[in-house]
Amino acid sequence: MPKVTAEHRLARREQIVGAALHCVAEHGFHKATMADVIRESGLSAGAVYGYFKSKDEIIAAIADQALSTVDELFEGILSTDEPLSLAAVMRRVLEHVVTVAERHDGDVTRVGLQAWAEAVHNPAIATIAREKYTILRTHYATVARRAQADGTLPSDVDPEHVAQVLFGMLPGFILQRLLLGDVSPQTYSAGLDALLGSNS
Amino acid sequence: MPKVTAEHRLARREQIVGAALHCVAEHGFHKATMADVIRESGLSAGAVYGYFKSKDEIIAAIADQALSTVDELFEGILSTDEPLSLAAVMRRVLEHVVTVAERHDGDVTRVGLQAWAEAVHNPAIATIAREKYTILRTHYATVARRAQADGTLPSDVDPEHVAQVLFGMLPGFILQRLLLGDVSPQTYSAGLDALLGSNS
Amino acid sequence: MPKVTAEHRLARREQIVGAALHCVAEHGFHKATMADVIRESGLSAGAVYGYFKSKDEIIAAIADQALSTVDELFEGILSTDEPLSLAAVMRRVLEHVVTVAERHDGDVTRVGLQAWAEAVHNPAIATIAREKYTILRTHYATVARRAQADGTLPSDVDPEHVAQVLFGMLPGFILQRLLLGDVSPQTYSAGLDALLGSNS
Amino acid sequence: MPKVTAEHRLARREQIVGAALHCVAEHGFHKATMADVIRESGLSAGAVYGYFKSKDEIIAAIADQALSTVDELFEGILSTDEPLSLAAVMRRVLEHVVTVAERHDGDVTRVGLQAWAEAVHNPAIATIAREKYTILRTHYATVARRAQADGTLPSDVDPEHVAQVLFGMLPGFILQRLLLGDVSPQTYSAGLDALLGSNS
DNA sequence: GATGAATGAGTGTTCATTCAT
DNA sequence: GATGAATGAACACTCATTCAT
Repeated sequence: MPKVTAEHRLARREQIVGAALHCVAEHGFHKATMADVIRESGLSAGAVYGYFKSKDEIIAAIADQALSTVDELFEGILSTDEPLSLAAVMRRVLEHVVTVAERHDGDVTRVGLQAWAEAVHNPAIATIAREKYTILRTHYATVARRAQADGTLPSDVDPEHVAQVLFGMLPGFILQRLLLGDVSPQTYSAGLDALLGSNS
Repeated sequence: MPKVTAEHRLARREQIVGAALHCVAEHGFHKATMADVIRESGLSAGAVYGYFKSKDEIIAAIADQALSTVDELFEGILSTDEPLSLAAVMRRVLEHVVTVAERHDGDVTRVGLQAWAEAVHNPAIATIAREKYTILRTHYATVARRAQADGTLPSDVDPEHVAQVLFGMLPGFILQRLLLGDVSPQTYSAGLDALLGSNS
Repeated sequence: MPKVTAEHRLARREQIVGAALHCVAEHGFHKATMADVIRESGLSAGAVYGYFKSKDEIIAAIADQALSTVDELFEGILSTDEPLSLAAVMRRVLEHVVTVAERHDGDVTRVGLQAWAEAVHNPAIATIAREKYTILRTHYATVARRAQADGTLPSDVDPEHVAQVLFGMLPGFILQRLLLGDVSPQTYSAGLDALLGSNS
Repeated sequence: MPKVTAEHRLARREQIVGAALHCVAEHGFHKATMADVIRESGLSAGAVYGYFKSKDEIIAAIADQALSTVDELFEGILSTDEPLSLAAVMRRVLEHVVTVAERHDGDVTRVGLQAWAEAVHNPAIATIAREKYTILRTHYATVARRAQADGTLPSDVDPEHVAQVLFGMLPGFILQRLLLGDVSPQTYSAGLDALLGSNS
């Protein structure tokens, strides 16, 4: 299996993961059947199983992708030397989440919810979630440290704890967007700005 | 067959929901089988189906219970006339979440995650989630309005938007507690205090 | 699951094993599908799996039964105190084999062949075969020892070695009966008598 | 495309049969997959199917080879004019069986067992088995006839019946060797000698 | 001729639900 | 009412075989 095949394999895997993501976004991990994924992928059962050993392996690939979505954004955000206001970072993240969620090939945030639920009792997914979210939260800690350096955040607080809260606002945004449908980067940012400017 | 039977019915239903909650907390909605629930409940299959029409109905009952957990707390919190600091409310909520999660008959926060995931593609659960979380967020809005009255929160912001953020911190706390295991009411509150006291 | 059920369970298991034996005698272990066995048994898939955990477990039950068939006969043969001629024992065994093979609910000797083949690479069946055939061969050793006591067999030979040969004639009889179809207890006994009476 | 190709074809076929024999000896006819055989043979799927029309055809080739193993020996045995003691013939056969079984490219006796089981419900294999074993048993009949001529075997018995028994001892030896592991040409011959010298 | 990726019918097994006792 | 044995549609997955390159 030489040169051409390596790309081909990857393309096929993406094709399958894409189809699976679409199915899972719509029906969830457990009600999305392999028959669905196979049909959606346009391949045959045998072909799909040639690229993934099991449904669990496909689920892991989807979860990995869904939980990585926000992470990539931070490479752009953190690469500047200018001061980063916490509110600005949060806003960019929220807008990115919405953009990504509205793609036509399946709402990754819906898949993210599936991954959270699955991680609770599926060790393989738990590991992926732990890895991805540890990295993501580290980015928030970096943002917090910069804010402390800029003097916009008290320096007597552990930046990791601030990162917990900043990161912690994300799931709630995603959840409200999917379940209640009445949050947007604008409303959420407005609320956040008020809190950051409060003097409690 | 009046009162006694009605009580009996309710007791049986609670017995079943309790067993199901335990199973679901451990294995998730879909890997928790009816056989598991039946065994755990100590009843027979026929008996269980006498109290619930289907697994979906049991799932709905569990989801209802799991998503109501925090709500009850607010009746106590809001019943005072004294000023309510946002930080204090948040802290009490987080501590309540941890207390409730550590009960011996199954971690309801784990079930909550299941409910989030299920709500995405199960209309019955979506309705329950919408109802419960609308109420819960209303409590946060009340808190925000009080803070505006107290002058600890800018009054030119829509309290609903603040409620979105305050409520929105909860899922992230629960998620980090379950997946990463390194958050606590103390660390989260410390991070939140720093943000509330920031001057971004 | 009280008193009635124990018998019932056993009856059902026999019903399933009977059906499976019939299917396996006709198509072999691997081409006999569970669908075949289920249809033949008159039960549903779920019912069959309530009594046996897997196809392998059913195969083990069949193999056990098929490999035990000759064994039972020896209890009758050995219970007498009269002298047992080797030829007479062999003849009774062969006749028993034929009788058993011609039962209408499936030729157990065909299943026996399946079990031999399976034992080679299936440890569970290997264990069963080892156990059953160790017992069976022990009976032949007993017969040999009696023949030595009677003076019809040289006493300077290890009766276990004689048992190897006596037992060893059985598979060849079964095989020729099934594959070539031209052996019978009469012809085989005639050949054996000649050998026993030879002076090589 | 004359001679060279013909040789080539034969060599390739042997290569495939060798690989298949190895796989089947280890896993049996049905659990040895074509993928196994293809990998083991070092050829491609397409190539293998260029030399054999189907798995069944490969199985037939293996069965043919496995069931022929003992047969070849007799050409040597019968080519002498000297008296042939039955015991001596048997011993040479048993020793040959052991030698052949211990070859490093797969125990043919294990494959023989598979062939027996398969012959029961696979007409193609049944035909092969019938042919091979008819020939083999004929050799035993020849031996029996010679023993009658030598006066070491009663002449009033049908030599075919003696052949049934002599041939019939072989499967039992193979079976005990594979399943119980405690027989050898020595022990088996010792037992046989005792029986031949008995006066039942 | 050779390749090996693709095929898809068929397999063993599970599990929410029912209903005769 | 209560029981739990029975149901059977649905599921994830395999593997002998083909055929475009």
